[in-house]
Amino acid sequence: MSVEQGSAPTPLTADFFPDCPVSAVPVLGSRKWSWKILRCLEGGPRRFSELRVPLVGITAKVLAESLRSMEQDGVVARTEYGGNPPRVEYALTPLGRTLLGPMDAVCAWSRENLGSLLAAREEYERES
Amino acid sequence: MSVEQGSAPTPLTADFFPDCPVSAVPVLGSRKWSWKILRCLEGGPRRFSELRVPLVGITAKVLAESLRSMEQDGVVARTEYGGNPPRVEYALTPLGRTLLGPMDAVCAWSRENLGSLLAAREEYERES
DNA sequence: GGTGCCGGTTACTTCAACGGTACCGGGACG
DNA sequence: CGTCCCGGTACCGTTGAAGTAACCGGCACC
Repeated sequence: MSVEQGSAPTPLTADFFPDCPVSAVPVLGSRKWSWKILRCLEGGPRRFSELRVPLVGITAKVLAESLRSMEQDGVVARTEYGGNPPRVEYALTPLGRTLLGPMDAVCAWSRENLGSLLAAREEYERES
Repeated sequence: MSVEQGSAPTPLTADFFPDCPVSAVPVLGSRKWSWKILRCLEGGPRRFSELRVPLVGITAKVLAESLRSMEQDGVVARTEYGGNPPRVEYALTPLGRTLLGPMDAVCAWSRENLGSLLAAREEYERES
């Protein structure tokens, strides 16, 4: 393994198996709307139709699916108050709240670097 | 922290349009392997076949696709050294390096809370 | 009796990512 | 000559998330 130019890079220390814990990240983040939903719940419980307002463009079906999957993952809690018209509230669980910090870090990065990212894409287009 | 029924939670301050900057997060993170690839490049440039070793289970096709898309986003740089057999190296760009910090935060979260997450899913199964 | 509201559901279509297998160019090496 | 190596590409099928549109139960109000 003759790496002629430059010093040898630090060796890889770990393998990344398909079910390594890091895989949970895309599982949580892959849904298009889940991070936005989390943000909407940051300030307190919200009703279904209340969530639809800031989430411009989401459909009832996708919102319901996303909430269901976040409930399944234990980051969101669904509470049904009886009555009519029906009333349902969604809130962050304690586990969900612990996700806000890490999410903030990534969101801040994306705000700061979205420009570079789009520029890189444009340049890539031009080259090809 | 209890939220009395009737008292308004803190108001939502922002709308989340389909093309809001936060949308860049899933764009980057949704690829199953991209975060792992970033980790593999952390220690220095790697060759294509070198990357396949720690990324247990990835196929050449998917690795090539992922690297191409990360190159397009400007977080990875591809360098072709001539010769034969061919030699190609992938490395993080400065932009890619800035992503390591935020990524660490999310990875740490997933390491610490993967258990809770899986437990929540199991309980959800039992309830339904 | 008709309409509206809330919180969804169902059926159908579209699309991107993933996975698997096969194959390739071209020099090096025997 | 044949074979290996590296870094891929082509083709195909599957899956899962997203989008569209229509519909629903049940009470409340007019």
